[in-house]
Amino acid sequence: MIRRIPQARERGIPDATVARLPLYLRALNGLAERGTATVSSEDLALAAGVNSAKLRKDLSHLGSYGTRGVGYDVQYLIYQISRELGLTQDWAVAIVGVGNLGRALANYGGFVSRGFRVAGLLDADPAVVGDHIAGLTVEHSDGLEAVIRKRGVSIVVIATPATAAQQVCDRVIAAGVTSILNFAPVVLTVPDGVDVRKVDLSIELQILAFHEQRKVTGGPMMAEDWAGEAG
Amino acid sequence: MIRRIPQARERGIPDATVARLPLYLRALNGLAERGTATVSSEDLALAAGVNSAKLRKDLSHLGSYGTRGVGYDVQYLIYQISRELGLTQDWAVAIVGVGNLGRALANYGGFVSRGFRVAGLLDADPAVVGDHIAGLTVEHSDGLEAVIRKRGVSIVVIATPATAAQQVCDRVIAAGVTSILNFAPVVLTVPDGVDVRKVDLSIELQILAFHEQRKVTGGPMMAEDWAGEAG
DNA sequence: ATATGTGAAAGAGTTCACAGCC
DNA sequence: GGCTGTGAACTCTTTCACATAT
Repeated sequence: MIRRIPQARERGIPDATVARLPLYLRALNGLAERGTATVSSEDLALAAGVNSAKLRKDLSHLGSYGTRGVGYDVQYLIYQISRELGLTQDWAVAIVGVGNLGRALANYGGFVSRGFRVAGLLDADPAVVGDHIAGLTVEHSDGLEAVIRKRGVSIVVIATPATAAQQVCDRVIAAGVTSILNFAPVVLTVPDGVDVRKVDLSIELQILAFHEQRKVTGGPMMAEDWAGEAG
Repeated sequence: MIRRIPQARERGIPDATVARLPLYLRALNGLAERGTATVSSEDLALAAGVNSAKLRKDLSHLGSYGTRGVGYDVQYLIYQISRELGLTQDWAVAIVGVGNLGRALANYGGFVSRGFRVAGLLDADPAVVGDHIAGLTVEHSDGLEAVIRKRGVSIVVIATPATAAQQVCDRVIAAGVTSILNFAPVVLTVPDGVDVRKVDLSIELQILAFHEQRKVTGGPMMAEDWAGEAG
């Protein structure tokens, strides 16, 4: 029988840790702006909204960047996390779909700063093409592949209607893109090796509604209890 | 001594399952629109982008709603999941901060449909107050508490600049709101019993950058690590 | 004295594989 | 035969608690 060896991923940083590194980075930048030179895991954890044991474990995956009895050097840790996340280089991002959401994204400060550069805004609607947004001119999505190749776009943000998302996805993958941030409420089908992250506004609301309901009623009936207990 | 209770797991639907229920609901609605009456866990899982074992385990937490040898009745399962998520009632949502993002959210179809109703748009900027967006008039955020009380708002979406977010948060909590969806890039401090979910656009990009960097510079050993969808 | 880094334990979440029912 | 529902195994994540370093 073929057994899959757990295979310690050589420089493998756990996904859960990677997802929190941007949080730490933001907290550290806040501290740096206020002139803080050194921070303890306790204080940094507080600023990032996690507990200190988790923070220390997370950072330990990057290396031993702290000093026992002292804490972490803020600037040094900012550099190390930035490097690990790949933010010391500039990533060209294209936003496809310039509706309300696409405009919001193009103007979103967090996109422009910190290693990301909006290198293209594309839309299929001729009424939108030519608009000037965040210092860029909206181009027709016919030129999607050309924009990706010429401007070295490596991350594409899909902010189109759901119906167009898969088609856009297929095209950008064919053009060589392997990292996609999808805002369209649809499950994208992609080949192995392509990374898709999804942001789904309505899903977040629905999760909140679930918890809100529990608070109000103490749970959606006990109707399910007899249904489930029979087995 | 303080005992840490692992979150209101009361009738025991795991968080990970709750987070996927909206996904299943969307897939089921798609099937229903195409007139499908019955679906197997295999097919539904495919449509939702998960594997079938996970889907069955998730659904088993709600009850025994399938039929062995047959599958799940689409309409019945839609109803059960909707009920579990609390979408059979109408939730009044207020959006605070009507910049680019707030406008996008107000116009976002997924917000208006499926049990959610935008009951108020508020902003502190007099230049924005009075604007008509998605059938609503933007009101001054001075009236935040009044809007929440009079219109029965139970979920607040914060789409303000980072600097205003905590203040808005404090005010809505004081007004009785216990469910908050935060788009501002800041960690909100809230008392126990208040539920905050965060959507952070730049964090998603940074996670993508991490994986993109690994593809470019990393060795061949990680090929399997990227496969599939994250989140 | 103080705070990191980390094995070990505990807890969540996922996948397997098959019993049970249609 | 076909498909669900689920205990068991496995993997991933979090937390604990303390040895270790300054």
